[in-house]
Amino acid sequence: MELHKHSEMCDCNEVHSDIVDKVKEVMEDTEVLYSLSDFFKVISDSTRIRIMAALDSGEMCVCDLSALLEMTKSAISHQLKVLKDAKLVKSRREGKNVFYSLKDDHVRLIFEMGIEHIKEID
Amino acid sequence: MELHKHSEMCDCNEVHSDIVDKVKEVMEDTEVLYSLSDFFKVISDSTRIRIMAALDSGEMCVCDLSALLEMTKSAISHQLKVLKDAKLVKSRREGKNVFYSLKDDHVRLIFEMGIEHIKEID
DNA sequence: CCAACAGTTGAACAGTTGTTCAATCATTCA
DNA sequence: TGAATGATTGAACAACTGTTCAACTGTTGG
Repeated sequence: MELHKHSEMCDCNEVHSDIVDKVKEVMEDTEVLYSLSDFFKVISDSTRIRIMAALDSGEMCVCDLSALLEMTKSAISHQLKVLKDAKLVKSRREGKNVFYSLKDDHVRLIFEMGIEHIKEID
Repeated sequence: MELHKHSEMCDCNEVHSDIVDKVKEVMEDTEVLYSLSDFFKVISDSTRIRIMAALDSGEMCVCDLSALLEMTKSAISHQLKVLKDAKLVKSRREGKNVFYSLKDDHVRLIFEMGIEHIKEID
């Protein structure tokens, strides 16, 4: 996943060091924020988000997703792997087909909140 | 923002066309999903997410954010512009300083859900 | 006015990411 | 067994993205 490196340079004069110190204490831990950005990165790709929206109706095999989203099986499969590594989907083989489905309802809520958000801003 | 293009190729044989057709009807509109992925893309960068986490405590100027996150004012300013374009933060000038603050509480909820999610998965 | 400081901007560069292509694995069935 | 189909994988390429750098604007105070 991402490297999360940045130079430690700062070309400023700390105008309000009292505020900075206070925020430093209260602010969510950096590592948690890195994990959070990694998580959002997974669901911020349009192909992956469309896969998840499709699987919201129920399990589907790679071939079906390929037909539905009009993309190659390879492209779909690559993204399914990303989603699986992030534990957002699970798979089940049935003969030649591999059926994928959403792993938890938690993400459904985040989706709904996201949609609600983009529909509210002007 | 993103281009959201993809070839319309599909190298499969539509194994379950009944399912595909049904999902096609029920599934969230593609344009909405594109907007959603664009929104998640904005909050999926670690710098931007740390800026938002900082502003969660209250308004801060570019210089303070620069000191807090140990990054150049330029880098911070670039990301603040992205956040402002996405209507996630607003700004207010006071003398030489420009103070930024979160624009709505909606995003706070999405954050909390995200954190809850990453803390739940194994 | 001009020096100093806060912030912004655009170009350039490096790092990352998604799709394609070709090769491969897995399973079924004739 | 071997042909056919579903799915996966790795390398390569193009597109995108974040930081840096340098130049710039805006504001204050001497």
